[in-house]
Amino acid sequence: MDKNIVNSFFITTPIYYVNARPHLGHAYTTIVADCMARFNRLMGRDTFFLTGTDEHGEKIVQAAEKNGQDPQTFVDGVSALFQGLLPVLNAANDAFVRTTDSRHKQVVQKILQKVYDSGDIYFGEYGGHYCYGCERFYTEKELEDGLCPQHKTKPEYIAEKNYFFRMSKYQGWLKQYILDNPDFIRPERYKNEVLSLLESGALEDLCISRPKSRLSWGIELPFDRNFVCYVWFDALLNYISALDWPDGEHFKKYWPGAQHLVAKDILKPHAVFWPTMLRAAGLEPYRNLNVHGYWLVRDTKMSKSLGNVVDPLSMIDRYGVDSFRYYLMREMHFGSDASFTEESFITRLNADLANDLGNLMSRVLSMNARYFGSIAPSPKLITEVDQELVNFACESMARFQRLFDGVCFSVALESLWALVRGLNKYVDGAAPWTLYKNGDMDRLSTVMHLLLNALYKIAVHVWPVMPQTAQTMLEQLGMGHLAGAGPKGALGVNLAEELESWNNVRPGTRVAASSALFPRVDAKPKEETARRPAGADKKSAAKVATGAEKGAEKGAEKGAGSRAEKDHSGQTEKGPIAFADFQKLDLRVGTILEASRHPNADKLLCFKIDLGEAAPRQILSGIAQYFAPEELVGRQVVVVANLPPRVIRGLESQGMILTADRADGIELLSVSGPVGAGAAVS
RNA sequence: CGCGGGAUGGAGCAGUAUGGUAGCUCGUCGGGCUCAUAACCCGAAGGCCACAGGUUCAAAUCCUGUUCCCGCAACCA
Repeated sequence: MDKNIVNSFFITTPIYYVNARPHLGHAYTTIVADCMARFNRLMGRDTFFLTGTDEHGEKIVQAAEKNGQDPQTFVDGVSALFQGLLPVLNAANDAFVRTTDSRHKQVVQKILQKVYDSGDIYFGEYGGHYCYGCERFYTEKELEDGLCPQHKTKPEYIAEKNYFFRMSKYQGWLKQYILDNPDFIRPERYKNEVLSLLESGALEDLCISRPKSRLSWGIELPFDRNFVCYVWFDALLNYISALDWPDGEHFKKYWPGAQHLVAKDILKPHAVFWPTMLRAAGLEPYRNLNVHGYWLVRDTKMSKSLGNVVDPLSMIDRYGVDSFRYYLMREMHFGSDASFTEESFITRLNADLANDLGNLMSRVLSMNARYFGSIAPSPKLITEVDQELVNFACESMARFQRLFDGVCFSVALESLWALVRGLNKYVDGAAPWTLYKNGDMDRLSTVMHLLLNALYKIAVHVWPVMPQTAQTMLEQLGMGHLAGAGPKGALGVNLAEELESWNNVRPGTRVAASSALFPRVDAKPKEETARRPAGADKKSAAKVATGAEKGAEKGAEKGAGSRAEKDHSGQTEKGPIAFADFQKLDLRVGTILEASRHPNADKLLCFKIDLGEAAPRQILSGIAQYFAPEELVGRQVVVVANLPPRVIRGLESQGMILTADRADGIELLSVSGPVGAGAAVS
């Protein structure tokens, strides 16, 4: 199959795991996918845009229980939230797949059976040597003299039989395939990461089942009713089940042009598991895996403490969905991380959208109204300056198209905006107001004709990112008939052909007399300025910034929640408890006698604390990044004294030091005056 | 020596697969214009492209080493 003749385009988002509500990360992935889908439609490619929800697994069962619902009801509810986000983002998907769809289940079972029949799924033992201290399994190799390398204790052998996919078998093939297809995984840094992953460690086989006794909310294995499918063989297959594999028309038409879009946290499943699964099932690999980074959002705690919660998604209500889409596409260099701030959002909105584009549209339409009664004039003599403008426009558009195709959205938009600025410059150079004053109507016609047509070019190119704006522009340019005239609601335009013609807004066309696409936003977000201490010197200001970023890491929003990943939203809701429960806590004040770094862990400090007992207690605490051990000696802290001892990284901890969170760090809980060691807290 | 990413004018980022005058936006300063959303246009200041070696006629770009940041993984009782 010659890839160059493929003229279909199939773009997917990951299916979002329904244990969390939609956030910025989901929104970004969805918007990028939508922009790509729209762009490809305009390029004349037969396009299919798929998104959906991932609905099986243990966490779902738990979450449903907590809500007092059965899993299916729970899942229906959250999935609806994700579906509801699509119109808000103005995402025009062609299908929405759910892993609880019966069609999906059938496909999963069919593929499982197929791979099983071909011998690439086998029944084996899962886990093995389980160390309770580490809460993990060890392989024979990792054990030292049969003991846990951390705790030097004998781990318990836990046998759980499970089914495995013979993934290791395809390691060599995959590596070669990636080398032979340099843009298979892009941007390049992620390709390198996958390659090094394949080179460094031997690829292990993939456990693909869970016994029903432990997990019932999943798809049954067709060859063993006692097991359900675990995570990836279920989730990844949505990409083909939604296309009606194996015989569906959609599958035949779109699979050859398949492109996946994911956040970097699920690189491995998509770059390694998925291609090998496809290979094992006898299917062609997808065409490209496009990997993006995270949006770093300032810690929400920080905003809350200022009484001003800033939810990125609320920007849509505040500033409009098109600005939001533009900001995300323009601000993040695809593949890298970027930070989301209202401040930079407003800067972009004002500079690029209001000042450059909106104002350009406004001044051109307004002049044309004044000079030609809002009728598009006809071109007369094309001068050298005019020709230069046209050439520049064509270069910019061609560059935009090439870059957008290559997933470099921000640079692509930058290129288009070079044209926008070029047009503003052209206006100044041509000075239509002077021409008008001098009665040079021929020249004036030519200039205005070029401007109107250039605006048309901008409008159609901007459509993938800002559909509403593009439509408004086209309507104002008298070209409203193009909106929705293309396949599946796209513009009736072929972008590739736009590079050749230059007479779309025909002389005689009635255009609008004025335009206000993007009103300027003057208000600076208050909390941005309030946050910086006024008299802070450089050093401490830098620290504040670092602290803010630290917090931001926690708030980093991934595009693609996956079941395999840990649930970081550990905020359990705390209902009322009985007073008796509170009384069970043995809280005491202790004096820190010694403090040192844990020899074998980055985040842990090791303390000797006097609780008024015969011997001081050894207590570990994960606060090494906030405090130097020396500065803590002698301090009095509040300790939970009746927790069971626990070994962490090889050292036993006999209690817990209490701390309070702050935006840029933490503080130790202490007492307002000295008390005796071991004083009870009540 | 766990894996990986990064260091480019005040801020945020391109540029690094194919070495050849250091580019963009914001910000600052000066000027211009008046059609426009106090917008637009022009000009200026501001960079030994983290550091040190090496290859080369030529290095932000290639090679080696170093420092500092940041993710992920392991621990946060």
